[in-house]
Amino acid sequence: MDGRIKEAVDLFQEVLVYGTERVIKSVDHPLWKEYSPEQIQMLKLIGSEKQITSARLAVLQAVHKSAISSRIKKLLQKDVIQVVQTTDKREKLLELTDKGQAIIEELDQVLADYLEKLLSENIADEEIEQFLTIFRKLKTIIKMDGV
Amino acid sequence: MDGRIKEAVDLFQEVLVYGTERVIKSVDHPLWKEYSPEQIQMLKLIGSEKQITSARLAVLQAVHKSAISSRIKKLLQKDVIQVVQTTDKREKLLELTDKGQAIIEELDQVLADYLEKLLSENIADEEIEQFLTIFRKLKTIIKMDGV
DNA sequence: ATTACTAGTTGAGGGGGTATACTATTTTGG
DNA sequence: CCAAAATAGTATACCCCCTCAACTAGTAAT
Repeated sequence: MDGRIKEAVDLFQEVLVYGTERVIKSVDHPLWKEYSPEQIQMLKLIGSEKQITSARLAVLQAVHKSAISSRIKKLLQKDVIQVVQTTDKREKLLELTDKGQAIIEELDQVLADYLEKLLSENIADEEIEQFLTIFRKLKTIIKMDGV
Repeated sequence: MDGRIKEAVDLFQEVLVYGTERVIKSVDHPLWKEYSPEQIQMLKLIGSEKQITSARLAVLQAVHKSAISSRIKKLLQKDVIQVVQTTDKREKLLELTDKGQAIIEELDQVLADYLEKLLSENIADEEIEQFLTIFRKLKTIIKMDGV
């Protein structure tokens, strides 16, 4: 544990724990106000799996099933997802509606534009590669691969 | 906007937006359950400024003053901060109690131990320097310097 | 069939946030 | 000098997030 680890710890706290939220806040777009980050993540998960159960969403988002339940209710009211019944009548498969599909595409574009501006204004071309290397590494460390 | 920006955007979302929360969750220590990240940040801010007003905390944490007000109430109940009256009777200066001071020291140690383990197990010595470079950069980009 | 398990919902309680309205105090300025 | 304006912080209503425990309904297993 040298001084560099200490600095890394401090940076981790400042940048990851407290900084991320600010970046999210400063993305100025109506959809970012209408949908919470958790709702957006859920939409993206449903989109990537096409059809998914509540139980699997709880695993993927790493929260209690009741948190998922209320989130689903809100997204159903917004008409961005819909339910498909299976033979097992306990179970409900969720999928995106056309509106939901359109919304995640727009959200992706908005974030991409924002980050592109942020990165291109502040990071030199040579640094982008380093940025990617570190973030790929972080992704594996955080063990988000399965998500 | 080449493919690298696209990858950066995806990584940003996965690692920063959704990944950080998991790391925080996986720090297994009673204090991390007893105090929310926002409460911890507030304690650290009070600690670093010695004495601070509610209004300044609202600026530093970038939230509405009423959010600060309720947070202060909770921290007062936990006896980790105390109020000092100034000549301006509208204003209340906040400072850490001994208990509060002890708690941020313990929290720092806990997070340091956790991250040290995480980083040393997953990042080679040569990569640490890269990690630091990128994170210093991110810190300035996120404009957290004043905090 | 009867019991045991599983999927998902509900409600209480506590964390986060905003905006508005309000109290109390200080400043300002005619 | 005193009334009006500005300021610090609180309270309330309403929203999101979360957990845990109790519950319904449907399926599986003995």
